[in-house]
Amino acid sequence: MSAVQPLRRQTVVDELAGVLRTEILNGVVPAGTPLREVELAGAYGVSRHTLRAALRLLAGEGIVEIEPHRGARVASLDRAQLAGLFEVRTALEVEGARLALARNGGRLPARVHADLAALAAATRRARVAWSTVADLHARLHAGIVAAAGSDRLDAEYARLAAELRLFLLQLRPVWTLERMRTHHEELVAGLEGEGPEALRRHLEDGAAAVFAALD
Amino acid sequence: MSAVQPLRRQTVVDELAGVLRTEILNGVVPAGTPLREVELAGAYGVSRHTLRAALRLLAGEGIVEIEPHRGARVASLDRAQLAGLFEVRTALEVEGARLALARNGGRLPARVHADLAALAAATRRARVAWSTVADLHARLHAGIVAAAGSDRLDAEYARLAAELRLFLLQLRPVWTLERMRTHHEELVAGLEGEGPEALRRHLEDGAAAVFAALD
DNA sequence: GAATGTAGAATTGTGCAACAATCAGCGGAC
DNA sequence: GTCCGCTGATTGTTGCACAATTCTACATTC
Repeated sequence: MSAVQPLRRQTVVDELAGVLRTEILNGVVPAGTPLREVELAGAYGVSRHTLRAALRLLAGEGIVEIEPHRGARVASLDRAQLAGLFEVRTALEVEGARLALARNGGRLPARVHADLAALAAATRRARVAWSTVADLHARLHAGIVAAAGSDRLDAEYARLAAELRLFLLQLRPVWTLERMRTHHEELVAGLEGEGPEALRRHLEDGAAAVFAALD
Repeated sequence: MSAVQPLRRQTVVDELAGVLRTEILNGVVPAGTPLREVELAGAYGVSRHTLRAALRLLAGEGIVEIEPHRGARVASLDRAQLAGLFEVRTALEVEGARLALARNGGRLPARVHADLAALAAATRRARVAWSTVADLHARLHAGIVAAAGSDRLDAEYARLAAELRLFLLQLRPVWTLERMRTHHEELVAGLEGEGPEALRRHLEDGAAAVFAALD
């Protein structure tokens, strides 16, 4: 028998958490929105206990905040928290890139180049939804980390990326399409040319742009 | 008024999770032990829901594993998972050290030196419990990360450190006291002399020693 | 009028009991 | 020996109840 699927059953709590996560990460429920238990439990037709379990799950992922007796709300980050998030992201992504390059003889796998091409192509289209570009962008970065071949690193990075996405939802795009394209073409070239430090520079640029947009 | 305490109330779930966490991380409940709901709920005098919430919390921290309809058990890592854990740890800790050095003019703060001195002193004592050395060791590494001054980085690192500790509980010490001392004296000197790459080497040595002990 | 205090509503935290869904072990049929 | 179904144990989910806490609006005091 060939490699079977992980085959993990979906419990109601997981399913519910999945739906809520999707809504939150797509901006349907804006950051800071209070999540009332009876209201949501009724809306989704589940018991309050089940809903609470789902909220706790999402709180563990960082996209929901729970305060005792004050309820849950969609997480929102202040500037300092965002800075911390960027620091951890940099740590994971730079190390991921380092491992990826070390394990592939200084090159990045085909998937990363394909992702870059897809992103570049999108930025050249006359009319393209920003969300499409954002998704391709996120995919490129995740692909670089994935190239390290570490499931655990992937999982941690995905968690952070979700949190980051939640925050960036509130923000207007900070880069033009052209700048998005050139920056990432330089990134991939820089990674294969000079190594993982190119990624650090890239991320620092991005962070600076985001913080500048906050003022 | 000066900076007030965070003042966070303890809910029963948090309290319970704290007790369970302590027991697990101290090896009172060995890795792999099944955690039955009715049994534990009865033992701690809480409702099954409360216990389940606590278990979910610990599952989010990675020290408990939950499989649908099969229950919770104290987490246990196989070799591959341990390798992944080390990769993420290296990512966070090296980046933490990098930030710490960059933000302190290439030096490490007094606390780190004090932690090193405490660890060195312990390793010179005639009779010392290994757990004492292990705690001082963990404190030194956490202190290096903390020197970066990033709460978020600290939190993520603490989470990983707990998981790692859970695993290492099953292992006999891989280093002699003397090697523990010299390795960490070299580490601190190396960090201030050549920079964060010294930490990467240090961690790679440690990982190699752990994996060697597994065979 | 602003600060303070207070009653009631709204919301969350926890418990109890029940039942459905699933799993684990065991003995019988072939 | 392997497969099958049975049965008890365990988890998943629900509903209701009530305590604890927070929130809101209003009244009181200075």
